[in-house]
Amino acid sequence: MELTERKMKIMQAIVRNYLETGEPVGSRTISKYTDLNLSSATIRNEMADLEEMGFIVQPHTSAGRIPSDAGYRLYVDTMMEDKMREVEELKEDLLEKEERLDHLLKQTAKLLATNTNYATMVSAPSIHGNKIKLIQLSKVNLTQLLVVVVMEGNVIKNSIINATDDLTDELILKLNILLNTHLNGLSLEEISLAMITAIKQQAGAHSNIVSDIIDAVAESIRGEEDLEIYTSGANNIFKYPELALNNNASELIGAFEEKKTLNELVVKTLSDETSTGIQVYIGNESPVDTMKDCSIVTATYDLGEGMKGTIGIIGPKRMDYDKVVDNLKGVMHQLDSIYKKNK
Amino acid sequence: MELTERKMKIMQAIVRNYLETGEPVGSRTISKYTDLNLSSATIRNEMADLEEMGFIVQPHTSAGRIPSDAGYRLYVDTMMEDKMREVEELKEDLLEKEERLDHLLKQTAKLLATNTNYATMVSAPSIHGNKIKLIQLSKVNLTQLLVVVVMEGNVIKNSIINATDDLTDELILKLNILLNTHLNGLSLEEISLAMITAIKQQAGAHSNIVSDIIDAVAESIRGEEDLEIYTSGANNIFKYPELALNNNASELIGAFEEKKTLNELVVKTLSDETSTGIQVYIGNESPVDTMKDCSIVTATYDLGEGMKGTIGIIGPKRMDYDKVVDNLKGVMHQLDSIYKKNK
DNA sequence: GTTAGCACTCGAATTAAATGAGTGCTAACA
DNA sequence: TGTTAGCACTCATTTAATTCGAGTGCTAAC
Repeated sequence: MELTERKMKIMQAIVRNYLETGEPVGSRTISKYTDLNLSSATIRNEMADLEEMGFIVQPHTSAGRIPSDAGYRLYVDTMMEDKMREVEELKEDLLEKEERLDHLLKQTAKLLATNTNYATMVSAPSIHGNKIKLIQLSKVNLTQLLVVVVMEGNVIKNSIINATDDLTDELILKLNILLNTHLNGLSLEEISLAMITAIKQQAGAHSNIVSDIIDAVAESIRGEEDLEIYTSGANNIFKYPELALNNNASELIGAFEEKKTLNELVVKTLSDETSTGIQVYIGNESPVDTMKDCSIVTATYDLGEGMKGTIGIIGPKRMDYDKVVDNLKGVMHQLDSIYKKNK
Repeated sequence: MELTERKMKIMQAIVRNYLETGEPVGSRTISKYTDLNLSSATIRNEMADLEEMGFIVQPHTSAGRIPSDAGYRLYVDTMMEDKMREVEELKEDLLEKEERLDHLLKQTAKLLATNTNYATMVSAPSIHGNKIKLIQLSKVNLTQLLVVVVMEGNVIKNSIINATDDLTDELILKLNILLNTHLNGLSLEEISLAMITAIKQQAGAHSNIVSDIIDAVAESIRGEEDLEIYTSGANNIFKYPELALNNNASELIGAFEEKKTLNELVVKTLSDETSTGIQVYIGNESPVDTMKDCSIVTATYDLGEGMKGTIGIIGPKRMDYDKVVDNLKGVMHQLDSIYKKNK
């Protein structure tokens, strides 16, 4: 069966209406809602067709229609409009703020949540493949050594290690120079075992502490790799009965708190990038099981220097895709410009 | 009216039973549940008395009784038993882990949540009044300076500042010495304006960057002062209908995500300490409005050196107080021993 | 002081009936 | 051939009426 122009219009009207109300939409409503000037009877015929094609379903025999997953997909792929609404506003809100990346991302999550009324998450950029800019050792006291690692993009990690030997100032100076000459400009993956042995050799009697330090460096780089994720508006899901009831609320909230699920989401998202950087997962398309009843819209941001992260918006399937996409675009744009400014 | 021994026993039985089932408890149940060997009729008379005294209430005329806030209070104050149950287990679970404080606290929250089935929060120790142990400046590049501050208790803070002047190695060395000689061993509150002026004077031409650095130090110390709070098990509240229904779930979850409310809770808790370090807030006693329908049990831990923080467990009024208090004691004990080990 | 017995209360669960939004189909119309 | 009015039918939801039973308070007897 062919998807005529008219069918498209009706379909669009159904989706739009359902997004607004959350109620199954009937033929009479559409008959008035559109400018097609068709009677409800005609609409009914068309709707029967659309149902046969799999774009809409009836929750039960004598109810109106609601979009199926395929229906939402159709809408998202071919019927959404770029309105670029909120974007200007957004700009004002966020732009001036924070040079600290973590604060900025936290703010981003919050802003998106209040703006869209959905749950949001922002993953800190993975620094996978990111290079070491500076290693700085300092003596805290006779046996404790502070190790600070600065990475490209000014991501700072630190840890404290306990030394077995006594720490002299000369030793620390020597180690500082040793480590920096060897490791600066390298990413974690580029540090080979051979390199480490070489460094140890040069450290001579202090090879012990060198391995400890390198371990600490590796650990602090890899450390937060997994679950540095900021969330906001998790309780927005209570605004949508279809998510809040059936006690999947508990699961969802759990996912948001645990962050393990979210991390999974980030990983899967980063792996299937699109040209626009924006992906839409509807219902069963969801990369994670917990969110099979939701829709997820994600955007991948790229601050350069390998610093890529994911912004995600999680809501009911009847989410306002237009608005969400607009907002994401706006935020992406801003992150871009902030980044460029800092550069 | 006098609170006889028998009334106490009956009261205890009522509370215990209600904690378990969450259903109003009737006279017949008590008649069997206790070893008092009294008929339901007698119990009924006693219950009428207890109701008159305000310790129990009837949700409606022909229902069993449930404890009032005052009833819970009576129970907590005079009828709870120290069983020291889970504590051994706990020890195994937590002890070996993490020397990093933030990880440790996060784990603590998680452990308590899974152990008790309530929502938990752990505030990072306020480092109010905590002393600077070490300030370390390092050159990141020609115009960027890394400032690392290590506080007593090995709390590490860092930030990056942009310098207006070019940074030479000598300058940094000089500033390092200058700042450390002046500021080491001081808390934020002890740094006076006079001191800052003095330092600036000695820095001569570079007084600009000195203020920037001191600002950064102050900022990084104060920075997280507010809301470094770890939570876990927020979704446990779904296990208790009295919290999950009436849509206060949304509010509660919001509080847990926002952390602002939790922070308020921490502040208020720290201010009214008890001898045991453990406080119990029942229903309306709650320091924060959002949790008027909950009970909150908090413990204040003290790692010495001014590092005090709060552990809180939030659940329904019919929470298992005994178990919660036991768990808290266990955890406190462990934090203590871990701390002593590190010292 | 304790207990058996009984009438009474009232929320919760069950059943029955009424409502109404929406459909599919048919037949008439342009 | 496409559109539409009309009508019978379906079925979730709402409302009302009933039943059920756990639990109480009170009285009278032990």
